[in-house]
Amino acid sequence: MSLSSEKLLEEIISFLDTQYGEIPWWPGSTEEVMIGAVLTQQTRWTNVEIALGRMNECGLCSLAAIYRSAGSDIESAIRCTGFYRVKTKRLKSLASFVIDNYCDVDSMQAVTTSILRKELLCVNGIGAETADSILCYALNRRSYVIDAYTERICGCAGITEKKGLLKSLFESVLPEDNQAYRLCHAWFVEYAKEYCGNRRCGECMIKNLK
DNA sequence: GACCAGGTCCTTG
DNA sequence: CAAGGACATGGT
Repeated sequence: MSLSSEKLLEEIISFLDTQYGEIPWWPGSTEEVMIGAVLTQQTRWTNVEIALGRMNECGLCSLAAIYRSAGSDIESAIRCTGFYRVKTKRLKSLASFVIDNYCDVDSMQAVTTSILRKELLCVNGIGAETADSILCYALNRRSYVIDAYTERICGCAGITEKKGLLKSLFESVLPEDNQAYRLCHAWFVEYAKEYCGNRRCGECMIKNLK
């Protein structure tokens, strides 16, 4: 990671801060956020909210319930998020991981972020982004979430690091504060929704920095 | 009808 | 290791 990438990223973050400031992002209980992290894979958040609502109605919105439930019940509750069969398997893998290894989510707080991250990455269906979302938004850890938007916006703006290095770059530039991590990721997604539809995100961002 | 969405896994070259 | 396909529904 080059020095100029750090400077550029600092400028982008500062711009987004004044542009958006405090915005609400990913509310919900620890377990709801974990479930939502799987459901939102390649899926709009509005559809995830509907699915979470259905799971709540069916008493399925907890890891313990997912653990013991028949897969078919979960499938019908989350159908509107797409990929509902694989996502059901992934939710069950996640629930098994937590319950078999930790009994409950609170017990996970005894383990360091880097160990938890390695463990989560071994769970079927949990890749880097889902693991970091769970760490950052469900477990309040400092593990920055890099998604496709972030990579695209940074790339357009001249920060060409790939995902793994981008994560390190953000973590070296941001203050050591979980809230800052949460907000910053929220800004990037917000910005992407506003400008990336027409693939002009980089142009706009460069202009914004002048 | 085409294209994409807050990814991940598996298979190929 | 990069690239491409599968997974699937819903919105524009």
